[in-house]
Amino acid sequence: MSGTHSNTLIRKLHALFPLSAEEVAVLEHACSRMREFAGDVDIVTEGDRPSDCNLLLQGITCRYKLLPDGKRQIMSFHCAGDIFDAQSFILEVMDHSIGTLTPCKVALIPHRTMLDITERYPHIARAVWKDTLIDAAIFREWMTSIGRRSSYQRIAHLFCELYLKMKTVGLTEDHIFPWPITQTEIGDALGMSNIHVNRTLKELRGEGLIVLKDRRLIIKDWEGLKEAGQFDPAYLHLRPADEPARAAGGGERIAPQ
Amino acid sequence: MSGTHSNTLIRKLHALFPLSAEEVAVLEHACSRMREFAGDVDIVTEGDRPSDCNLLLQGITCRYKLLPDGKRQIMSFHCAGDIFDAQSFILEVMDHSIGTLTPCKVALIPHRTMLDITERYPHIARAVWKDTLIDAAIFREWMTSIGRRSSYQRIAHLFCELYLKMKTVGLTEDHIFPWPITQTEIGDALGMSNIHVNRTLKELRGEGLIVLKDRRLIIKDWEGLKEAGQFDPAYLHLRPADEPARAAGGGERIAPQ
DNA sequence: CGGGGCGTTGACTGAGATCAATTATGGTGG
DNA sequence: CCACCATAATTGATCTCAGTCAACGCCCCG
Repeated sequence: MSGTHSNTLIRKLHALFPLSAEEVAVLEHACSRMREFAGDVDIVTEGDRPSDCNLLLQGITCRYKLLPDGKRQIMSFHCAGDIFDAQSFILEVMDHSIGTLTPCKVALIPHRTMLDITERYPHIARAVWKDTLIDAAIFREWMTSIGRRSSYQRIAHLFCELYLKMKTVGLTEDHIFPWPITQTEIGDALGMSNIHVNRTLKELRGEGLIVLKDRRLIIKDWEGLKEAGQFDPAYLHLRPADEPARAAGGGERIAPQ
Repeated sequence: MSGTHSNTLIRKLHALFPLSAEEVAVLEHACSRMREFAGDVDIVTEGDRPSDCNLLLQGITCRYKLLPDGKRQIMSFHCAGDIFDAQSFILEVMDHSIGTLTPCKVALIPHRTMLDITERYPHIARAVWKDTLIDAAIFREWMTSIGRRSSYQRIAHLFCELYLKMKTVGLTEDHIFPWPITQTEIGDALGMSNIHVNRTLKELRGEGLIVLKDRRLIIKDWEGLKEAGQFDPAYLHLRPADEPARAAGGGERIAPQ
């Protein structure tokens, strides 16, 4: 397959770090083949040594770890455009699993291709690197949520984050977006019980901030939700809309003072 | 300054991803100058746009975020050999702060140098990238600890992790290593109150697992501590001692099957 | 000798986990 | 179209871990 399916990725990377036409073309030909998965199955499992990176084209996945006592921690959610295991071509052994929450389509990029591309196109390397660094920034923010925010704040914060993530790749409409994530999964992501998630959602509904219905989340009061979750999008490192894109293919990148 | 002080870094990177003599030489000349800090001050502050990366030569630092309501989340601890803000040359704006816990010495690597090096030496880029990916893996593990492990497990887990981190750069002796971290700081790292940290430490002491005295941690029962913390070092991605180092400077890297 | 930071301990309180049902919801086959 | 089943959501009652408040001891340092 060639690049028709990687547009979401291009769009996202481009938003992070503008690439030249040649660089975009390289990326579009990087995907060797496509795979489909049912909902609720593993794409990659802890301990695996994958030979490809996965680019999510459709559906929602989560990154998680299972503890010896059966508890689960979900560490991130992913949507179209995410290379959710970019790290696998550098770290070799997976220290966690990736599972689907809905039926999913992914494109495969062989590790060998990743190696070639990142050696020959430092800008692409830096764009993908940047993407993994933003993932890390999101991990840190989640850590902060779980460690120091109340349940109410945590859930509000998660809603804000996923709204912006989905908006970036065009999956939102007004303030409405798909929400296939169950309450138990929210709990496993935020370190709380499914029961408590349920009660907290009721509160958020009661405050008129959100409506969660038919697997879709409606944000009724964006400002209110942001405040409820102490949400500051800085950690997502989205390029502010008013910042001019760096000349594509240019050789330098200077932080604006 | 030239490379005499960057040996710890070289040692660490080398352990992650063997480099050629030329590559090592490049790294040794990357540091432009050195700075010293007192204990309990910020090296980098949230919102900054640093122009250099910091390589920690001596002392202990932490990565943290302050919340609007005054709560603090510590997201990592760092010791000699850590480039604790490698991300800053790609992400530009700091989304968190770095503070010293003890007096510290750091070497500065200008972002411009980082850009040059990572463009011209893809192996170095990959080594530093790998380092940032391991940081991310540690974030994920902390998230798991905070979200799903009991206080007792969390503290045991933290002790195990820092022991191995320090051991890698030669800061341990038998099972003893410096512990300048206060109970309040442990609490801010693990999402618990200083009082509860105190009580949990008492428990760990009572079980004969550790002794914390004179700012030094003594692990009395390594196997017991690992078990108490459900500690599995896989997420640190340390190269197993028996795995032969890749030929330095070689052009490929193939995951052993 | 006095004060500030850190550690320790006790008593009280509360957010959120656990246990136990009950009620949607959606997909399946008859 | 409906009975059936599994999954998810909801609600109530109870319990517990850990946070908060308050006090005190220790030690270092000026």
